[in-house]
Amino acid sequence: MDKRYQPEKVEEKIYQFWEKGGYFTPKIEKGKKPFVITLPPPNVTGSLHAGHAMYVVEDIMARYQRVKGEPTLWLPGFDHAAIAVEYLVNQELKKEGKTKEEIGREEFLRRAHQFANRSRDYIRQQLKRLGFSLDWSREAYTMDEKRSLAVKTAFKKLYQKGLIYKGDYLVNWCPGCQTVISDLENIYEEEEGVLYYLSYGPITIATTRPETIFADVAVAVHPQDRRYQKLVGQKVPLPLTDRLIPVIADEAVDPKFGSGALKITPAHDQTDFEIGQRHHLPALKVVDEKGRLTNQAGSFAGLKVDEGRQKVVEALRQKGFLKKEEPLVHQVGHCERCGTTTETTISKQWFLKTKPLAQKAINAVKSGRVKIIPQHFEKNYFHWLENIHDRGISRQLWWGHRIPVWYCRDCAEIIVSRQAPRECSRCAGTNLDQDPDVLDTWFSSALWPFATLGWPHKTVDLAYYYPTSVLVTGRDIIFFWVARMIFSGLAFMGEVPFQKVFIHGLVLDAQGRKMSKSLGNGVDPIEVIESHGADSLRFMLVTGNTPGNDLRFYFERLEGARNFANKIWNASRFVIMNLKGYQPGKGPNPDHFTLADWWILSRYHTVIKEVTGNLAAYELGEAARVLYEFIWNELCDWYIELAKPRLYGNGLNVERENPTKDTTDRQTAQYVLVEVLRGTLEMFHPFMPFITEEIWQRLPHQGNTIMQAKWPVENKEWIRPLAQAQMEVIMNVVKAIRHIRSEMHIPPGKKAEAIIIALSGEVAALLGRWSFYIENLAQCQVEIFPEPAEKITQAAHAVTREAEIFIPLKGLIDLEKETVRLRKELTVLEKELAAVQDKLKKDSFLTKAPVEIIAKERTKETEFLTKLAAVKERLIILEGED
RNA sequence: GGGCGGUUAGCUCAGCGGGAGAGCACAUGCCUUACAAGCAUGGGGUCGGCGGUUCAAAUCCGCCACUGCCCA
Repeated sequence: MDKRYQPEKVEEKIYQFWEKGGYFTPKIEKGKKPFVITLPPPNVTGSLHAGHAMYVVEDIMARYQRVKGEPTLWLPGFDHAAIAVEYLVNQELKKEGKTKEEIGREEFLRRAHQFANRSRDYIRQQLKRLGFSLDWSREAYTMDEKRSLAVKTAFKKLYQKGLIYKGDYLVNWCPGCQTVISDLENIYEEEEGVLYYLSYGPITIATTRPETIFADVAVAVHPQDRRYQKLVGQKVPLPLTDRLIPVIADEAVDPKFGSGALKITPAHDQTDFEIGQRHHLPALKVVDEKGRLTNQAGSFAGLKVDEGRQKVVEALRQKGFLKKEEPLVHQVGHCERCGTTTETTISKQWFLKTKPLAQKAINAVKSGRVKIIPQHFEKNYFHWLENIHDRGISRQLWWGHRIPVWYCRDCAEIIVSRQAPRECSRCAGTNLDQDPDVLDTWFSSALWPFATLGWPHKTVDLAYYYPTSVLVTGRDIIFFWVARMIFSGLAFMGEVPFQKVFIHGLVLDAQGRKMSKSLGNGVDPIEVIESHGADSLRFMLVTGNTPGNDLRFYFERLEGARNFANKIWNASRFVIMNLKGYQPGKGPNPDHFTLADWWILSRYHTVIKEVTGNLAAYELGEAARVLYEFIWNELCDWYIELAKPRLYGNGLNVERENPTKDTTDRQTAQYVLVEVLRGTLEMFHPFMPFITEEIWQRLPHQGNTIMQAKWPVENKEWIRPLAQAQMEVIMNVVKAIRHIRSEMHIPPGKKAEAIIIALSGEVAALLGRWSFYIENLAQCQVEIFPEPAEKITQAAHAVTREAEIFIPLKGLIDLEKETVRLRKELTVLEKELAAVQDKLKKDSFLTKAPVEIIAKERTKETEFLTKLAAVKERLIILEGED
């Protein structure tokens, strides 16, 4: 075996082995409830960044359930990401000096498919490199035939239920992408703008958008605003035009902002739109699809918005309408994709009525049919659904699911159909035009949990695997996914799409910023895998992180994870190198177990209990941490060290009370090592699948793959509190001696002499029985006494809970230094003792606290008293020396 | 403006009612036949502030401060 773990040598080979073995594809077992996760499909926009690697949470859950014996399906897939891909393809075309209109819809779609396929190939590769146990035989794609059918079916059903309609509403328009975008794609950023005060006859209004005055239809003031009350109902002149517009009163106006009078432009502002509806005002459009002023702007028509604003302000200034200008920092919407300043504008679009759907989705969570983890995210969910408004579902794009609606040119009939109709269903005419727009991506994504299983067909998969078990997603995307999937699941399947929603935090860069393409701070997981291995990346992501909290991507932490992988590798290497003579079939004889054996087995079974409990509670990070500590701090630091003499020895069973010369001890140690290591690797496998498989294959094992090994089961009989307590006594003595050695600069190679005064006969017996542990781990010669035999002066001193230790160092002891050290210890002990005694003095504590707590405090008191007495005595002796 | 988090060692974060923890960084000593991607030892914290509940508060409650995110 290599001296270091080299992930690049094993990862690819192992993934292929798993794929070939078909281990990712579950078998349908009637009567067993399957565990199912559908991968929230990544966008086919190029590649995944490290944030997507949080999918590892799903892999851990899937691998865990699989070895627990549940039929487990983790279903992969991809999202076609309409607007994002369209934008990227347009960028490609731009480089070639072409536009999509020039090449036409068909060619454009060909290129988009090509782009999407390239992305899919790369992302699929990334997912595999991460070790994900996805069932590739069921790979889905929102644009494939099956999912397209699902989309058309869903549209038709909703249309027939009257939940889809076409209408004129305000939308966010991106003049760059030339399409409507959703609220979530419209990113508000602070910008420095100017607040212009303009006089509309007797009244002064304040606005940041003077170029839209041509679309003004009123001036609104607050009904309680005394300054303007007498003007309400009158008409005022609109600057630069010959129009008169009314002054109206509406509660929505903030009298404290600007002049307290608001110009009303219903076609270009949400508040204005609502005010306009309340007062039955018309909506005039002054900005067109390309972000230019319309004919409504008279002589300014055709100018871009920014330029138009300059010119209009100039004109207003010259004609004396401009009263005042103030700098103002305000929120301006930008397209998430291309960064263009978005326009709020009125537009004819398809909409989905969401209220009736939303109510059911709220109930599903309230009734507990869907459980959100961590629970506090429920509030977000409810808030969003309770304030939901009808969502636009059409997009002015070419890439995506084309709206399955045809218009008859002859009789104006609207035909909604899953296939292209041959003729009009009313007039039988054949002059049919399909709606040119496509559906927003969320429309297909919302169907994901059942469309991936074959819906609308009644497939075997759908019957067996739906509803799925868990949806795992980042907290930023909760509305995109959770709410829409839940109401779609209820609407089309009559059942919630998943029983649990597990929300994890985001992966941020080292400065705490979200990873994004525009910032260029994204990290490609493949780069990380190539430098540190997939297991390290996985481990880093899952530890140091609690459900729902964000996590910063630190290179140092990645190194720590890699070092840990190397630690596992080397511990295993040690075990494997010492397997000579191992007898697999033969169980151990517990009579031959040493204290260390009982101790590590006890700890091992405790760890099984803890890790299993953590995983059941979705505390993945905690489970990984427990395993980390067990492997490194117990198995490696103590047990392996203690096993060495037994393995290296020449066959002499040094640890028996009556040593004999045979290989029993060697075999017992081998048995325990293999048992504990293999079981620990099996528990660790969901977190670090590659390295655990590689080692497992080299250890004595049964079966083909660790992926199918049985999850270790806790056996209470192996949990031995006494062995653990005894081992602790010994470890404390070892640590105390090491401490002295280090403080006194005793060279590591030099054997020291340790005189140990046990504080009870029991302890004396224990230390005597296992003294070679101490001699071995602390490099010393041990002598044990039940009580001080003589005064030892030229010696360093330490005291543990159960024993006093002297290391004689003739002439090497700096008495003064030693005195100072002891005085310091004395102060600490006095403080601790005082705290405990204060508690024990209080009646309220003694009467109200639970008995175990009181007993614990009493034990502490005894311990501190003993130590204190020892230290004090030691000081007297030392000071008497001078 | 509304909602949700966070504030614990120099840094990144666990812990969330009963003796303040980890990793990294730092200091000292070690190439000890699994591992220098390592081993041993050590220094370092009024657990953001102020009140309250409790026998007991980093942990529960309230207010405040700072900070991040989401929605308007």
